[in-house]
Amino acid sequence: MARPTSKHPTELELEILKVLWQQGSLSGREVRDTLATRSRDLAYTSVMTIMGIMEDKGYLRRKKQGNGYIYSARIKENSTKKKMMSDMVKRLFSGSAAAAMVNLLESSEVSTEELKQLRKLIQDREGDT
Amino acid sequence: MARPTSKHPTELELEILKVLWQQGSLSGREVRDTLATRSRDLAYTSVMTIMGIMEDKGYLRRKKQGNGYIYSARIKENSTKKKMMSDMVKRLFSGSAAAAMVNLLESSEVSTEELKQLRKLIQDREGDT
DNA sequence: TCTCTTCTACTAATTTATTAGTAATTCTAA
DNA sequence: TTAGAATTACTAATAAATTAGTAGAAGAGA
Repeated sequence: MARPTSKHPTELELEILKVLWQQGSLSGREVRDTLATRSRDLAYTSVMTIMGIMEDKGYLRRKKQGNGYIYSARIKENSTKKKMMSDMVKRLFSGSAAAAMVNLLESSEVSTEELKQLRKLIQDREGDT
Repeated sequence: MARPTSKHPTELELEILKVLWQQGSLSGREVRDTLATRSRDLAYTSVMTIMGIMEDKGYLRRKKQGNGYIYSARIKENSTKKKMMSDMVKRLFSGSAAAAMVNLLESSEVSTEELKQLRKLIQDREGDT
């Protein structure tokens, strides 16, 4: 047992998922071409190799269409991101989401407008309980 | 160029860093024993292999002490965590820290007390600019 | 001093992640 | 219908990450 497979989508897997989350169902060729434009210019077969692995992992689903297949995400964008964030928070901040948020605030790439919205969100949540 | 080395400390590397951030300088044996208690029961040589790699990567420093060496972190806890968070935010939320914070809030593992502190923090920050 | 322990340095093995080529199959257009 | 294009399945290769064993050096105690 040398290396367990990653608990979450890997770097490239995430790139592919992002394409499919945005575009819905695409052929392998279309995924490759989209990736080529926005992030990585890989050979068609490289992308297909990863997509095959992703299907095995349950990240993707494929349906026969015409000659080939079309692919779509099998895992949800929001829940995937939540799981990834939650894992990060656990690993970096012993599970304290508040500590993570403080870290994000310190990095200060948050606009005044966003700060206002966040404050509102937090106030609503405070009122909740 | 099959796999580039990770931009950030890997899973196990982070575990080791966390030990050293907390305890300061430790021998390899002490690191191994601490890890064994809190997360992973690895062979001494396994831990040392990783620590050797970490030294190469510039994550650790070692000083001769008596027979062996003592190790300490060469990278700072806070800046490491910030880099890791920032990368995650870039990959998951196109760089929007606010979006990441909304995600964390939705996962709702934040206590009322923490919410209050966060609101304060945000208000201070709003006043800043 | 000689053995025993401990540590380091080196080697090894395995699996994932990443990248891509080749063969075979299946459409499509001339 | 037959050559060419595209698609899939399979094979391959490499580096990183993870786990650990062995040999050798060095110090500690009997």
